[in-house]
Amino acid sequence: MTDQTVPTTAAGDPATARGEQTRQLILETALRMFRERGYARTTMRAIAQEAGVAVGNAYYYFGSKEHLIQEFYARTQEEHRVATQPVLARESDFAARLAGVLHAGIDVLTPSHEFAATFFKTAAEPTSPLSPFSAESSAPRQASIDLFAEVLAGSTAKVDAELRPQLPELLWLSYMGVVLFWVYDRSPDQARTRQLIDGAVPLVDRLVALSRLRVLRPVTRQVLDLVRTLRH
Amino acid sequence: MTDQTVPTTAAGDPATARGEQTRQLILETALRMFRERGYARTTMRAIAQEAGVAVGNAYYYFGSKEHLIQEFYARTQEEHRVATQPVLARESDFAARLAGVLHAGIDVLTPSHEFAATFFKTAAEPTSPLSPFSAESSAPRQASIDLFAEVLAGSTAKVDAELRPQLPELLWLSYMGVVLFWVYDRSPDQARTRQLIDGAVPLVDRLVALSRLRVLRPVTRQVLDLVRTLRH
DNA sequence: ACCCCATCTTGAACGCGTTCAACTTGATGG
DNA sequence: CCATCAAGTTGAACGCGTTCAAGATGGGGT
Repeated sequence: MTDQTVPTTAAGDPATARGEQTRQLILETALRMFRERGYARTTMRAIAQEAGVAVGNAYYYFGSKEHLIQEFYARTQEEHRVATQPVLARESDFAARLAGVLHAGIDVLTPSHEFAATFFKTAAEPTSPLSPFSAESSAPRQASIDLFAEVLAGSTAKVDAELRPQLPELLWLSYMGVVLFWVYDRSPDQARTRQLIDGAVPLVDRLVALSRLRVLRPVTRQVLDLVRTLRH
Repeated sequence: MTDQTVPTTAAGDPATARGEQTRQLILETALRMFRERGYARTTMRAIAQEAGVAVGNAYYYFGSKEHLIQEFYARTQEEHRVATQPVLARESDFAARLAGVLHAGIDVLTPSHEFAATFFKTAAEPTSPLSPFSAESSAPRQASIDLFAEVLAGSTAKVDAELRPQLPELLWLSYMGVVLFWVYDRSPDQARTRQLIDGAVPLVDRLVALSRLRVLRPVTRQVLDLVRTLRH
């Protein structure tokens, strides 16, 4: 049951000191080529050649071509977190903070729009370790949810007491919705996604405020019950 | 000579009389094998062999392996429509009609749960003709939206006049959400998806009713404006 | 100095989806 | 009866992601 025999570093990847340079080289090359030519048109052979290693060597560090995307996911999340620090430090209004974080997310993703589409396709496979809901993705996902917890915590918004603990995850889900929309967004510079954010944020802001309203308490309750039921 | 009056059937594909039998044979074989062994483990070579044709012949009728899924999509939609007729004939209550249609959709999909997961992955590619939002899918999509128009039309629900024309598409979108949830649902018999439907339907029912409320008119308006803005 | 052995690296080989030039079939009309 | 030709069919070949047996590397124990 407890298999403690393997001396490799914690995460599971063979990332000891010796090969770390090679690993980074391959990863850097791959992500650059993905951004430049797109995912499908970047072959593993081409990555290996450009990085100056053998094909098999890439597979020593990354279980599959998809696993290279996993790294993209983690990096993007970290970039997103950094990018939101100014606006989170400056604003205290809930709507402004939320809009800032959502826009920052799209800002970070924009250079990889074409590539990210394929990334999303791969992530859509439920059995894939790349799914945003999978166990393997739990670290970046939790980091992302924490970001929305910070949006709420640092704001002056008055939120229904029952709703408050659930809200960060709901906001993260709506962020996933925005990203999904963005992936499909074929408008120039994905302007439509910006419209979505600017339109949806005041709406969410209003709904959150309304959640404390007498008439809507039953609805709020119903929503929260449903969320709680569905999350084991 | 003979009085056979069946020149062509479908539109778009090379489906004249002569090859139609072969086409059907390949399609039937493929869908059966997808259901039995899963999509990834069913190779084009295996489909061809089992159907007793050459690999290239399958590509004469279907542009790619993915195009075979397109057919699955269309068939499932038709099955869904048929399956909803009893409940739509019987019920006049909006919530009951909506629940009936959603459950029927999952009923139809259930035998293909494992396969449908991969199907969804493929459909998630925005550039793919298989995307539920793509032009190629517009026929089945419209048929599906029409189903939700019928849910509304045949019901006694009182709906805000501005909301009413937009509602079928919004209901279809929520159905897409249910299917997405179902694809990811790993609970036995996808029981959790059933809970989602049973929880969400009364909620939607309530929200639709509330949309006519004085306090909520601005919110309703805001939602509809957003929807209209985003749909070119 | 020697070897040990985990770590790292290699590239040929496999099965896959897909392509395509060549071939077969059968209805048409001269 | 044959020639024509679009429709239908073939299977070898291509490039891809991936695998794996074999080899290279180099720090540490003797």
